[in-house]
Amino acid sequence: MGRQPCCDKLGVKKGPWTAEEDKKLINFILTNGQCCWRAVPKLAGLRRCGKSCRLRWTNYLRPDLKRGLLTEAEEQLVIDLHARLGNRWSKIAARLPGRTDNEIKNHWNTHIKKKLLKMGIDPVTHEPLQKETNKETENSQSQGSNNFPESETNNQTQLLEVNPTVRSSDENSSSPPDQNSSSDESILYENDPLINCLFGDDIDLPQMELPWELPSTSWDENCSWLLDCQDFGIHDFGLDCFNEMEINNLLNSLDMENNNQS
DNA sequence: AATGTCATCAACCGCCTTCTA
DNA sequence: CTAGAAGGCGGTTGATGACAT
Repeated sequence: MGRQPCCDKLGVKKGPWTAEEDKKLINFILTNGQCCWRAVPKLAGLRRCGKSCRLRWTNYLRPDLKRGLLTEAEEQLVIDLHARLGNRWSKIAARLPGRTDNEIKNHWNTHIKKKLLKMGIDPVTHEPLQKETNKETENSQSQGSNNFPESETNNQTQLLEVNPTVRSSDENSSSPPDQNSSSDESILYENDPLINCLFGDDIDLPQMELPWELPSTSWDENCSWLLDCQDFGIHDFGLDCFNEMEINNLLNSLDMENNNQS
């Protein structure tokens, strides 16, 4: 019954990835594309579980990832999206090309949360803290050394001005949205073509540039042949969007990193 | 210089949904 | 139809570095 287990837990390495492991994974993915994570560690010669490989690739090794802190615009977009979607980081990340859910989640917890609190905005409800119980407000005020700006509603207004798609609590009676309800989401967006376009799951989103993504061919349909043939080059998988010089640079930098470590 | 505290972020854990034999 | 594995996701942890005392 069912499928085979993803990996036998015995002999599976944990903890930080080494440059050598990174290199193996990159080489494998660039040669074979993303598919069948269960098979990746074995085929790539890694003593990791497939889950760990997937995470390492999506969160760190993907060539299209942006590095560094989120820009002001990205941050604002995250706030906006969080107000609508709640802690659905993967959905939020999907709207920010080059950013991962993990990265956004971390950034939210370390930077944006504090920023919003300083502004007197509840990072969970996205409403002015004054609306919460006085007790909570007092706690927050005593936490931060800063006093809140004179008008809480002004903060919300400022937010709206910066990003007009942020709805006030009046416009959106159910905020934040129920995390478990995608139908709520569609209800929320159904009357708003722009929002539909931006956030709806069932409509054709304007395709963001995801250069590392494979062409229309579905892995689900074509996964099985991978295990049989490994003679394909990068170009066979539509990955030539990042040129070979970039790949070589990436691999070289990993080499150097590795040398420095040893 | 030594020690303690805080901030950051990569990686893991465990749950949930989807898929398949 | 069902059991169970794969994949995806969000929450949490732990290692590390920066800063304060």
